[in-house]
Amino acid sequence: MRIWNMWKGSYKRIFGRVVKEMSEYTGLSEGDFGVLDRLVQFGNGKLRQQELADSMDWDKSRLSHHLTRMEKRGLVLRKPLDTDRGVQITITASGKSILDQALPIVSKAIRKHFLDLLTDEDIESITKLAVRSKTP
Amino acid sequence: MRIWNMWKGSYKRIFGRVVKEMSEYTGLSEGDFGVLDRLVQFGNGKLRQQELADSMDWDKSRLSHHLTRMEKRGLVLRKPLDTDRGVQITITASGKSILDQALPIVSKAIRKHFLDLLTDEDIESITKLAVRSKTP
DNA sequence: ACCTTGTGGTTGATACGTCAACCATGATAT
DNA sequence: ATATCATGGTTGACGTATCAACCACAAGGT
Repeated sequence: MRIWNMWKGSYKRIFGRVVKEMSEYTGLSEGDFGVLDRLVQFGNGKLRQQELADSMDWDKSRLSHHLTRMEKRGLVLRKPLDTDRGVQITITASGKSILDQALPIVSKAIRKHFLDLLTDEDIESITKLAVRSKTP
Repeated sequence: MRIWNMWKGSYKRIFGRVVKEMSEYTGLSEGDFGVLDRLVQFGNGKLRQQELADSMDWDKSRLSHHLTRMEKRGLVLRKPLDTDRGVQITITASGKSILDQALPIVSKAIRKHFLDLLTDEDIESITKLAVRSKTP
């Protein structure tokens, strides 16, 4: 239980610092960043909603709500496909420019608040736990 | 960045499993459990709101909102102190009984989904990271 | 033709988190 | 005495997360 609380505490502190740094400088939430980043990484700017949901490991409802807010802020566009009933999500120019701004900030923040605290053994430990935790 | 994502992923999976197991069986959220547990651990059933907030590392607003919901469900009671403008939070009988139900479930879930995945070196790593992450 | 099932998505309700504004009161400074 | 500040808390607004219900359409089985 002590281990559990330490683990939770570390995560919340570190994660909070990284997210806060990003959102202060760019106005993006973690979810916003995840969506935009995947759009360009995996789809060169556009993805169908289902693919996006899968890659984020979000359910369709969560993504739908989130996209509604992002669309309202002009970060993405929704447009129905005519081939089937899917929807294509496209990053807007403004979304792309904010993402480009965010990328270096995020990677610096991760380095500063996380990677710099880790020894090689810590990284080893994290890697292995990630594998073990994948199948319950 | 890969390390970061692995770390985030492990946390979310494991944490989600533990919380889900608790909430399915007891109807308590993580916040509910934290409040009730601290009330009995640190205050023998009652704490002033400020102490509770400090021990949870929550701001007063968050706690106030949460207590409103918990009070509505009959888990805690609020009563103003006459010595100063503080408020005393007391666990109710029903809150106590739900907590007693939850405790073994939580500790079993933590063991099953978390501790059992860890080697001694992992624990060492977690412990040290917790210390290093305390002061940014 | 009709019923079920699956896919892809939206919507509403409710819980949770965060921020800023507010309020009451006591302590301190001028 | 009056202004200022600190303490302890509440409130409202808004973003985020989850759940269940819904809708439209296509494909298969009867």
